[in-house]
Amino acid sequence: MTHSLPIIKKDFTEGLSQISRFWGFPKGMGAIFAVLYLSPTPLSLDEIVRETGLTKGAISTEIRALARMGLVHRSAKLGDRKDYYEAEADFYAAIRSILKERQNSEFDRAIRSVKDTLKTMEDHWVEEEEWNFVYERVQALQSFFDAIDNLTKAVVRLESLGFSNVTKILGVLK
Amino acid sequence: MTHSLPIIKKDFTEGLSQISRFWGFPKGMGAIFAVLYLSPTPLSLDEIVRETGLTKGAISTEIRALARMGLVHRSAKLGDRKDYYEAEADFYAAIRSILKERQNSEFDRAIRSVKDTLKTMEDHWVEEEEWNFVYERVQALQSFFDAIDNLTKAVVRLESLGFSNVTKILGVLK
DNA sequence: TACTATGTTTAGTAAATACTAAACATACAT
DNA sequence: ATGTATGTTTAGTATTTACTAAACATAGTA
Repeated sequence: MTHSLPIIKKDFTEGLSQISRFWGFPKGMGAIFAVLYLSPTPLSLDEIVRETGLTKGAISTEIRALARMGLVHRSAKLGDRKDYYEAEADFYAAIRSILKERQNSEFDRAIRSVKDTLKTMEDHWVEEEEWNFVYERVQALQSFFDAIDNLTKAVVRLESLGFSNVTKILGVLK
Repeated sequence: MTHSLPIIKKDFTEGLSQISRFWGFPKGMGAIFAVLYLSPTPLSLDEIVRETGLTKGAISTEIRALARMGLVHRSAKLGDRKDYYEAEADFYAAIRSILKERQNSEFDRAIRSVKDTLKTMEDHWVEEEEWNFVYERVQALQSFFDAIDNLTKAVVRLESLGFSNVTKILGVLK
């Protein structure tokens, strides 16, 4: 019975773990999402422990990260004080949510540092060949980041980054 | 003299190192790129050693990765058997190149595993409620990946993902 | 109140990754 | 050929990151 549901789930979970690692997230995070994603009903922490083999502690922290990104949602059952978790099944919504999350992150701080470099140079200008060169390069990087930033903001602003929008983009890029 | 060129370069380099780490690349990689990006002339391995403080070995391997992504280019000076390296200054070109690179990567293998799961289920179909549910979810993920894949392919196909294209996309997403 | 079921934090360990130092390979120069 | 300048590979180390086990906190229940 190499094609029973449990085995299929396990394979799928391993696949998502790898994808997770590829994007620089812990593989456990991918596994947790996979388990929730394939579950018809929300799962409790202990159920996730059982399915993934990770410990409560690890899951507790990973799941908070997932929730911050909008990839899973907490829910409660009446008369049950366990927390339950379910996966966000709309990936377009998830992407928007991840992008939104990143706005306030480490990344933005680093990007700001590029902008600061630019400002510093302008405030203490030296008329010299290499100075000029460096300035132009930093500026080019900065406007690239701006373009990216505008793109992500546009995506975040959309009510739904649905199929139709993706199609539109594909059309424009033709 | 807190605003001399060497200091500005150092700050910028540190900023790019962090950005590099944020995207899941070694911070040394960001540093190497930064140093090349701010240099008016191509640099030799030893010059990069001097500027970054990393060892030859590390730089040798990181720079190969950067070259594979199209973020730096090797060049040679006539009558000099050193290799010289310079940064790709067109980030749009770099993005395309990175995306192209990723096509053949670990990522694609993982994505393919999702497609395989789907195939397996179709080939050994079981008419049952949960089976159906799982199938639909896997399928949804798969078509999401497909959309992403089409987007990246479209971007890679463009001769130049220039300013105008980004503007176009922004227009469509309005 | 103490007891139980739950989630979180913490301190330590294991595993993965980035990096160093040094041996090695290659090609050119003499 | 031998020596020298270069880039690469390798084996080991350090750093970072993911994870575990267990203590802790909290809220509900008897």
